[in-house]
Amino acid sequence: MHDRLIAAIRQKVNLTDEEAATFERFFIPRKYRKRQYVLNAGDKCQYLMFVAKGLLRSFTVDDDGGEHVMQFAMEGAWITDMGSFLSGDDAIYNIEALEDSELLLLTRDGMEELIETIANVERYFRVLMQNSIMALQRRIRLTQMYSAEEAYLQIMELQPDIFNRAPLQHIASYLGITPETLSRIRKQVAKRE
Amino acid sequence: MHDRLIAAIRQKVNLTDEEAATFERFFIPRKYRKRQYVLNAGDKCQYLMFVAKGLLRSFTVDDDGGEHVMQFAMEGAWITDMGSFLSGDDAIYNIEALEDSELLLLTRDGMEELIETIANVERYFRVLMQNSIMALQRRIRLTQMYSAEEAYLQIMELQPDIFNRAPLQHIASYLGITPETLSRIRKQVAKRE
DNA sequence: AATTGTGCTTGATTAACATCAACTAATTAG
DNA sequence: CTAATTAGTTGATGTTAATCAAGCACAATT
Repeated sequence: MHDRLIAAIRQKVNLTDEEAATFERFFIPRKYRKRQYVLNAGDKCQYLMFVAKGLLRSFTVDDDGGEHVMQFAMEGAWITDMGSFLSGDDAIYNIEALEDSELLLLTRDGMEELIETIANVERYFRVLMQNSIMALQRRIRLTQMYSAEEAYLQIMELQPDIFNRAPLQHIASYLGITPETLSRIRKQVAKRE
Repeated sequence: MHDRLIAAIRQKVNLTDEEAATFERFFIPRKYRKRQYVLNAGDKCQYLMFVAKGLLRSFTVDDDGGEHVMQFAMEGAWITDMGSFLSGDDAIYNIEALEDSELLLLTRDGMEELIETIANVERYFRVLMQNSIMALQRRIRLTQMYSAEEAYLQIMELQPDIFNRAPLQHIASYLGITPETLSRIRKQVAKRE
């Protein structure tokens, strides 16, 4: 279960076998069933989480009960409520397993200690953050520049691995449109083969 | 001109006076006139830039010539095309001075060397990236959850310092709406005092 | 001070998307 | 295996924001 984690780290920075072994020890493996909540908004988010297996979503709930998906995370991705994890604020996001999932949890203290202990870890996390920024900017441009249909076609082309697994209602929420609109878009697209 | 930079760093991590002096030396001061382009899309973005004075915007231009603002950066903020700066890709963003501005430029090599030289610098940049991620997520929620009018009211309330200085056309672009729509929204809001 | 442009506004019309309601298909629980 | 939920679709209608076109106001340029 930790193999995927070590592989992901080594894609970005070097780790000796000894360091890799140390690294692993900081992570708590945990399994979640489909539909199980990993984090409830209002709680403190105690972990930075690596997805070893499965698919999750993070989302907010507005005053009218409407859900708004911020992120999908599948194998190899990280997920957390960053504000809560880093600053100890109440979480604003819920995190739910959309499939049976296996996570590796890192606590704040664990992260600090890891950074102190292994030279390349801080670098790894900085690179991770940078990539995350570019992905978020890409997402902003998606809805800022394109119509709902164009945005849908783009995500399906660029990240089919995630969006072919996610339920349509959550994809609609991610795009900021209603399930009805997404359904009509898909019909249009299908009609044009 | 460097004082503001050192103050910004020391808000997040500790620096000895000696380190601060070393730190400063890595930055190239440069002035830009209002309307001057700091970066053209298609070029390589050579610098991570700290705004000592002034106001800038980064934006993309689509196939129809439409502009889409990604970021405003005022005093104390950083701005760059991250993909281009870090990976050496062609820049996708243009960066333009909206006021006469003073910037402090850090090259990629400079950044690497700084990180090697001063212990807390990597940590500073990691924290900076984390805050940037939270800001980008906040922005995604803004347009995902709220109508154009609600989004406008929110940014004016939460970041009046920036949005009272930026031209309305660019605020509209930032929100993903047309200048006409923003004009009508402002009229509505004004009518209700 | 006159001129040219640019930024912002206003009105009329159109297009995109939301909402509400009813229905069908697919999952899940008993 | 069947009933009960939940997810997705479809249609009719309403709302929001985009587009097109014209005008005004302010700034920059001469």
